[in-house]
Amino acid sequence: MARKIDEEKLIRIKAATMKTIVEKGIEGATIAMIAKNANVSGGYLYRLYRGKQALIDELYFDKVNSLNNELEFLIELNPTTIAPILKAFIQNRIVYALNEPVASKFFYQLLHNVNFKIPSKLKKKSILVMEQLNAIGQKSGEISMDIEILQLHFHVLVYVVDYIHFKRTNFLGIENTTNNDVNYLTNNILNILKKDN
Amino acid sequence: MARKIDEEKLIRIKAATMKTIVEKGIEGATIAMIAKNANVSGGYLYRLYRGKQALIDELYFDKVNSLNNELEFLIELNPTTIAPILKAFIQNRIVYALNEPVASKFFYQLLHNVNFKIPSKLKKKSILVMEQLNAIGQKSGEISMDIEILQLHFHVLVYVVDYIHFKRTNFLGIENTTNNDVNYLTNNILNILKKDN
DNA sequence: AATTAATGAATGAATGTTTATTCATATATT
DNA sequence: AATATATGAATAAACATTCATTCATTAATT
Repeated sequence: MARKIDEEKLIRIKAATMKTIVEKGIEGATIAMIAKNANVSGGYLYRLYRGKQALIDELYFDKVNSLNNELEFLIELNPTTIAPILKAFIQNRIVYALNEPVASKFFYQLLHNVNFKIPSKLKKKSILVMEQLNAIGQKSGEISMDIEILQLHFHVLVYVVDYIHFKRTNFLGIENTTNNDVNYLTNNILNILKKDN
Repeated sequence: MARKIDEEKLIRIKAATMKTIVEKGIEGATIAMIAKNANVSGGYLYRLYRGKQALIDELYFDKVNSLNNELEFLIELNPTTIAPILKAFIQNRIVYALNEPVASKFFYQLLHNVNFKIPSKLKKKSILVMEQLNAIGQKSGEISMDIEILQLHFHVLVYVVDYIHFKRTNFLGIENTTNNDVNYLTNNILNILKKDN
């Protein structure tokens, strides 16, 4: 038999990919840099991934997927209102941003990059989750009848991620999100969804 | 004397740069592609700009600058409330997105790219404008006392630009912004700024 | 138990492509 | 004729990807 795969290496490669992209941007991150940061030979990356794009894709899709699953989990607790779902989800995003700054900055960058479109399977899942959320909110009266899935999706996901990112890579200097922001964001979104327009 | 510079060429280069970046991303856009789209020789770009980064930088900074000037102009009309300023600004963003889809998509991409940080001179101007807006809103009671410049800036600029972009590059297919969105966005922002938290 | 064969992990130099940038040259204008 | 515009082939650096090779581990054989 041959020697075993060093699982540590895969972990190092994933971490190095995110770190390098956060520091240099998707443009600026090269395979050589990533390999060096991972303390792994350049060629070895191609044993685990088909190429640079596939490597980054997988990390991004995994994160999108886990966000969907997280929302689905919160919904399956069968709450009668969306407020606790929103609050828990936003809380988790803020904790994630504080505990995993590299991973969350990496996700932010990809969310806004035209070269990394998520596959339709993930899109469908995401729409499904938003429809479930909408159903709860419609019943409880928290979501106005004329709110569209698009608006729900935008505010729950993009608005939250962007605000957290914007706050920490601030004009005026670094300012981290705090737990105050959980209520701030939750209330803002609930307000927006409630409004008759 | 020598022949005159063909002003048309500069215009074509600017348009081609934005078009190429919108289609291929900042990563994927090469000088060769830009030159080809502009119907100009590759080398000629270097007569007008120091390089690729400088070319993109200038287009981006010009846009940031014009947004600042636009807000300043609206403020200098001396309104007693921020509502008309916000409404006009958002209206203009939507009209711009409809009339200049390429330019507005280009701006969106750069707004979220870590490799294109705006220079501090432009930052200062932007903060100044937001402070003026805040002063009006504080006096009129439209902006809660505990709102920070950061929050104002985020919602007036990033939130609006992102929502418009998100709506048109929609999950469910292309869906353009309409004039309904002017009121929708204006009300959302006014609500967020008003809220005591 | 000692030795050898077999296998897949891991390397990193080599490869070929792509890229931004330069420059010798041609062209147009006055 | 003089001079600046404009070209696009040439250049060199950077890059992703490949591949021949080495290395570690285990199974089989004695």
